[in-house]
Amino acid sequence: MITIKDIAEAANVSPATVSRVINDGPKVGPKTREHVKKIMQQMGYRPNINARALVTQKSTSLGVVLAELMDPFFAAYADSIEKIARQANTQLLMSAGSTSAETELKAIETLLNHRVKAMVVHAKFLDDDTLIELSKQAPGFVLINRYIERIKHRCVWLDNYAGGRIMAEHLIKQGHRKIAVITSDFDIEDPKDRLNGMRDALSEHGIELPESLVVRAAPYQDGGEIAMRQLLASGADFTGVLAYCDAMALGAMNTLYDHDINVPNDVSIIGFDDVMLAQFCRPKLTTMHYPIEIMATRAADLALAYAQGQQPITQDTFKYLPTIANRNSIARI
Amino acid sequence: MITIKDIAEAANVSPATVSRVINDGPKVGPKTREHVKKIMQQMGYRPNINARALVTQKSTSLGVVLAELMDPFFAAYADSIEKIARQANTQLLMSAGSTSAETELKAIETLLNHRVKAMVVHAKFLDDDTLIELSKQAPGFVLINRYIERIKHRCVWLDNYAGGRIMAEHLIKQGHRKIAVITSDFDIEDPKDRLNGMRDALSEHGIELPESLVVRAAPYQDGGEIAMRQLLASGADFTGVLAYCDAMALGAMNTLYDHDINVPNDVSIIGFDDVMLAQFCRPKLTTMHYPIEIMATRAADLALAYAQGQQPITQDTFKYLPTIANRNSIARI
DNA sequence: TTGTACGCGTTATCAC
DNA sequence: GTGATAACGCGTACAA
Repeated sequence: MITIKDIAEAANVSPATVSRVINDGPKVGPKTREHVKKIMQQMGYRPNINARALVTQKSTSLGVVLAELMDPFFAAYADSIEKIARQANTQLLMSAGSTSAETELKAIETLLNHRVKAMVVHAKFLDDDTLIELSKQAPGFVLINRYIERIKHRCVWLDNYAGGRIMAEHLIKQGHRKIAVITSDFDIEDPKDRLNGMRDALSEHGIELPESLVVRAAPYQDGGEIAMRQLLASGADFTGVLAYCDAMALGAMNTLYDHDINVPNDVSIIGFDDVMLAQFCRPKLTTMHYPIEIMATRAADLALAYAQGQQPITQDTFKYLPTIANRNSIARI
Repeated sequence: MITIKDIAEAANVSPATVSRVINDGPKVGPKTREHVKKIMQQMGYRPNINARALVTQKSTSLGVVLAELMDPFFAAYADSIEKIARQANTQLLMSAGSTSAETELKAIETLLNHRVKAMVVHAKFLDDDTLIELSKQAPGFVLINRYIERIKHRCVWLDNYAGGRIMAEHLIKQGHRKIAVITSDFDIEDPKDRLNGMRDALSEHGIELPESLVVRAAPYQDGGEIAMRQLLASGADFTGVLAYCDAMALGAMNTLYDHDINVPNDVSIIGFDDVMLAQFCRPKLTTMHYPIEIMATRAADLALAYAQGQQPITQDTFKYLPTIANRNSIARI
């Protein structure tokens, strides 16, 4: 690989001058500038970003931590961040596969070792204290989909409790009173918060939610299938289903279809996330729209701003609310 | 940020010794080793990967170039590469947004500037010569979904011509003889190759494909909708449709649905790619399964191997064939 | 306007 | 076993 020194020799100038040319430095004669540029062109010079990062103590990469690139939710998340990164002329350094506290930690640490100043982190398993500690090590450390009071200026999050309330109220408003819940069995806060929101909304309308009507499974399509099978097998009586996420809702719909139970006429169902599939399945899935693109964009902007020395924004809280995407999986009764 | 020097001072040893400890170097006393380790722990030392890369002339990142993270096809591609990267303990350095020769070039150059030794590149707009030139600058440069004879040991690709043949033959075998084609209007090779394959298969069965039955549009869902609308408006007579990709097929199906034309009873349609949606739309889409996961995995493995000095593999060609995913969008007539 | 010299954090080659 | 010390490629004060 050809370096600044090689250029300097070939151009009969000092490395310093070459460096100035590269960085459009202030004081360098027009003809030397042209000359050096030509030589760089000829020799195919490429700046070494690592060396540059080392001396400038800056990074041109934006770190991203996420669980699974295939998941359409994370795809939307990553895509939004990438768009911001591109605008800011920074590269994406991705650490995927954060599916446990251990792997999450490793993902973040790798990014830190790369000395990225800005990073957007999706971490669900690490505890608050660890994350707070980690957040101190990069000025532009921003958490997405998580709220920690002590570093709230670094948290872009969705109000899951409110989301749970909203979806439950929506179903109730359509006349449903026999309502089952299909939720995630992951030991993280999101399902708990949403479930609490659902519970509160139901109870405010005088509707009970016995444990027999709450089924837990993995938050994927097959989990939804299993959960619905379990629900049907239990002989439970319900006309509406609140699903933890679209994937589970879709799985549940499959099972219902297999049992010749019509959606929405026999059973109504509402999902959460609003992934692309929700618009393509039949019937189209009514679901909670998760504004992940907006949130991810905000998070990336924030990370970049903080990395550049922007003061912590505390007056404002980066809380978002899901909204109802009204489609065809709920019937009025 | 705390450095190897700080540790050395605090531990009363030389930086060299600390370095040995970090890298599990050979000659260092057991108690010094423990001592240094403890201090590193205490002070929260983090190796600076940039500095390390600079001196070792190695990179711990795997470069990835792709067009669009949201696209489920690329999501599958990126996901597969990420899995390999994780196994190999390397980070993903992503350059998305390659939608023109210019942006493709920029994406690759950025990766090169980062001195990544291994990279998997999806580039459709850059010309052969440029890519060949670029490929020389990274030992582990691998192209995916593209075949260039002169660097075929770096090409993991799909035989689009054969794919076009196979899908056309499949439709013919189901009794169709009035066949329309909805293809992409992008000026890249894939649509041309597939169309050639279709044409040849059709002509071998004595079926003509007049230009009036070939409609071009953007290879997305709305492009498919537009194309089908155009086809219907033209009054063309056809019972089967060969679509360039699933997205277009889905769009076409939407238009057909709007016109009360039943799929597959009135019109049969076959897609290409086998994205996740193909299994969820109604009717489920019969399509060409693109083994992108396998191919991406192969490409990433190859990139890593070449980067580590593996000799070019030339006896073998990394050509893959799509297979038919038989579902419900084709009727026998 | 240009050149010299140092330092960024690390590894590696020598000596000791 | 351990410690100086020279790179790696680059930016930048400071001199000239």
